[in-house]
Amino acid sequence: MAHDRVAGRLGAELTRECGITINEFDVLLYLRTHPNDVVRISALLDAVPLSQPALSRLVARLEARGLLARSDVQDDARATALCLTPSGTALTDQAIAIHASTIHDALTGKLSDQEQAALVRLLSQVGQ
Amino acid sequence: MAHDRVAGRLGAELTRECGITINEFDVLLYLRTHPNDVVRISALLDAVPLSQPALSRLVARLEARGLLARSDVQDDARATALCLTPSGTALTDQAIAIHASTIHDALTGKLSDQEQAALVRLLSQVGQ
DNA sequence: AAAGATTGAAGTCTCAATCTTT
DNA sequence: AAAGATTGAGACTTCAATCTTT
Repeated sequence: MAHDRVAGRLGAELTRECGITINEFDVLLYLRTHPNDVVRISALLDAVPLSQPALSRLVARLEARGLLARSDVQDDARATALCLTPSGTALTDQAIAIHASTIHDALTGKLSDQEQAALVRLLSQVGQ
Repeated sequence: MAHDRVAGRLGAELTRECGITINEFDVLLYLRTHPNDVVRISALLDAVPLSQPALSRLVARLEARGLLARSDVQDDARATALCLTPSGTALTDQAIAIHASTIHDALTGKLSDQEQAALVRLLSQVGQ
């Protein structure tokens, strides 16, 4: 396949195993790791590489599938708060496991443990 | 911006400066670096992370913009050969320069020369 | 007027089906 | 039947415009 860019492979694996795209995963992961925050769509803009309209529609799709729920925000009638439903939490945990093992499979056999650590360190430096 | 994943930034820069997407750049780059080959759409499948239908349409768009030309392949009436036009070559060279400087800007100041070399080596190992 | 979010129009992608040539 | 390529239908994205609330 030509889709063997790393990001492409991660996305394909998630779609096949969990029925979600990489962007949907990013949103679910953000909610999973901020369970006690009031999460607005605008907060997701900093965590997911999408435009506001795309995020709005993505959230609507996840809500329609019963993976997340919306509620009103105290003191600001413009905004909406998002949180995972129980089935959304379960699916996210499953996706996290798949994601981790896909990354592991992609690196194991190609890089030693030391090389993997070095790669992670360099990439996180670039990402700052 | 949330679009600061490296790939996203490269694509945004190319679109802004040259009016081409990252996938279009991949196709142009392939043709630029294989000037004497008979390049079919199916050959591009190994170089660009797209499906055959998407490549077919991408090639049609580039042809409509006058950046590449099609011709018949000797001894096989099913296939089409692709090559850059002069203006396609010029645009590609410009895009290559922009692409290189974008990558350079993204890395300079975050990694030393030695670290950059190490990163390239590790990534190319993963990509095999 | 600005912030938060949604809707409309246009573009590109994938999958499945189709067409032509081998 | 397989190889090379295109067409049709549906999905998701972007930009621009819009709506509501502050």
